[in-house]
Amino acid sequence: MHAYRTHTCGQLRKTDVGQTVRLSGWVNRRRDHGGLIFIDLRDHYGVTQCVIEPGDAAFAVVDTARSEWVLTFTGKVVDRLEGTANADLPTGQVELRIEQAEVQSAAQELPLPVFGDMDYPEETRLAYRFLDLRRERLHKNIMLRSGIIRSLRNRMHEQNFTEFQTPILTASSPEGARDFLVPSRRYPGQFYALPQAPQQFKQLIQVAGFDRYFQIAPCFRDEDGRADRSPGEFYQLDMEMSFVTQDDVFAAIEPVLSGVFEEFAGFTGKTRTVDKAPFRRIPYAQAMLEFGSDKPDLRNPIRIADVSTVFGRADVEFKAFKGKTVRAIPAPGAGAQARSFFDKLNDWARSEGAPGLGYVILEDEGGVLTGKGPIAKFIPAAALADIAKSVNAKAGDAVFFAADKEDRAARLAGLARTRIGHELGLIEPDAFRFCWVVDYPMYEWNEDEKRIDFSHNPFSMPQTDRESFLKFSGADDKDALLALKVFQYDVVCNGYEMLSGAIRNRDPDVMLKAFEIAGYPNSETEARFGGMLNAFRFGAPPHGGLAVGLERVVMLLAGEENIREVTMFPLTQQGQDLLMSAPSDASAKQLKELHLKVVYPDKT
RNA sequence: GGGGGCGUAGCUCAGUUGGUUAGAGUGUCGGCCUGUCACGCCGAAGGUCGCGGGUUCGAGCCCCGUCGCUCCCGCCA
Repeated sequence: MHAYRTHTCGQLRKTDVGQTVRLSGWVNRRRDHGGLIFIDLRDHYGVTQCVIEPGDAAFAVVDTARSEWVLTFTGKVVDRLEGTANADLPTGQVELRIEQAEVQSAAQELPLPVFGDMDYPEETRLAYRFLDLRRERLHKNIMLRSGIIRSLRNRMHEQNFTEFQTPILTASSPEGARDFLVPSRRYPGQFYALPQAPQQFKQLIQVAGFDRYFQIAPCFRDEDGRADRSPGEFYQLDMEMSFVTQDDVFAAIEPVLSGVFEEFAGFTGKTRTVDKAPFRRIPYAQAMLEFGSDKPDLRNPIRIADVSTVFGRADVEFKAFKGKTVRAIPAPGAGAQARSFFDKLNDWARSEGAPGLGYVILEDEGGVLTGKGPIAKFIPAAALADIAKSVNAKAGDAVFFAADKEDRAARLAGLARTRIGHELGLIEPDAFRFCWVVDYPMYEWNEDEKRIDFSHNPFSMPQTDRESFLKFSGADDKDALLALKVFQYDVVCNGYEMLSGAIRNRDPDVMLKAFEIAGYPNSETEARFGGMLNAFRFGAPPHGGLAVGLERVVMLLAGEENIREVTMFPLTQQGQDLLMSAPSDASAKQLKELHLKVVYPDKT
């Protein structure tokens, strides 16, 4: 007989009755009846009830066992007594009569109970992550993550993509985040950078003629965390392909994404619907107008409309909105809400730094639409009708207003849309709604520094021909440049950015020009991205690709709202590993080898 | 870097207007219990109220500072 087990703890069934078997696992739960003891033994595969009576040889050993001890039991599989079967347990028809028991490892009193599904403080969970990972929910999430990765790989292979590894020790890459640096021992004062993404490498792979590349790629960015964004490191499904248009890239990834979502949609036990390919496409400008965000949550039925012209009219005398961009957010059925509903939203808007959130409640008075609320008296009937029409509102609804400079009004309207949608219970449940956001602007105006900046990835292809692009002059063509769009695209699911990509700019002259417009002299562009620029001078195929945020996919499918719940060993929000104690001091010897001296910040 | 929330027994939490000896559940330890599956019953031990300072006759509670975790803003195309 095997030293530790003949079966797993999730395996035994009625057909095994009569066999002598051996199981190993952790004590999930111990129930001591004095006369007999039940031990629920748990391993990766499941739980099996084991039982022993005082006269039995191994009783003394089993009697000492406590939660989370690791034990090996040998004994006979028996049918459960009439009426004592457990229908909730796959192994619940049988139990193990313990004949021999061996303690493999005892456990101290637990800082974090494994049994049960209570919430525990993040600090405890991370410091004892090995215990937290034993718990059912996290254990399942991590297995889901592995299954998703396997599925993504298979689906990419099915479409003739090939997986390649790219370097971890490399040079600073073109993404805009802060780099993690690794000091060089052999080159004093010089540093490697960990890749923010394999961006340049995957483009070089295309130039090298490998065509359809993908990788489950680790990425490193020294930026602060959020609930949906781990600090420091994360994984992407990174892909790139040659001789493709934007439509080709879309067609390649849509079945992968919808396929993997469909495959795992049942994970939470609920039936969740998944949008089929092709996904809806929304131009960036439309997204900012109707959703107030470039991450539209399509489960929310509310659509924002611009009503600036209505408030600009002479017959509308509400001075606070004059000369501003005014966005209207309909709140279907909100007329029935108590005053506190409106006050709470107004307080919330103030906490977001807005002066407030104006609103009117629409009512029907003898077939005529009238407005109620603090600012209703400033809006004559004709204007009210126009506003109601623009957001498809009717009597019984309310309409909120966000008024500010255009970008701020759009943002506030977007946040209000999300909040109102949730408060009114309008969010479609149990659905994954996908869309492409396309036609991003190439540049944006940096008001602080009074100059033109790249708005997203500087390596995307502008949506104009080479000749007209090369003719642009930064200062004189400001308006034209800010209106210029690029072949850059995101997929958004339920308000989360799932992936981001672009058709790449592979023309060295256009690239130098693009950087020049953003204020980088050619010498600097050559110095920073010379490797890739140079490659483009030796026969570069048209190419494009994208990268899917792996943790976001797992998070959505797991039904979790925090990325730590789908990460095996996450850092705290402050970027520390409480289990391994990272970061930590380097020894004097290490620093000397690396030619480094630490200068601590002044304490004031 | 900034703003909000939290920090009380091993763990999860309660703790009134600032007032006597800081409580409960769970776990641990001891006793009882032969059919439980969150087993049950009885008892015991277990506290730097995150840390430091202050106000007060008196602070878990109020004030100041600080540390940790977290959510958000900045940042992350």
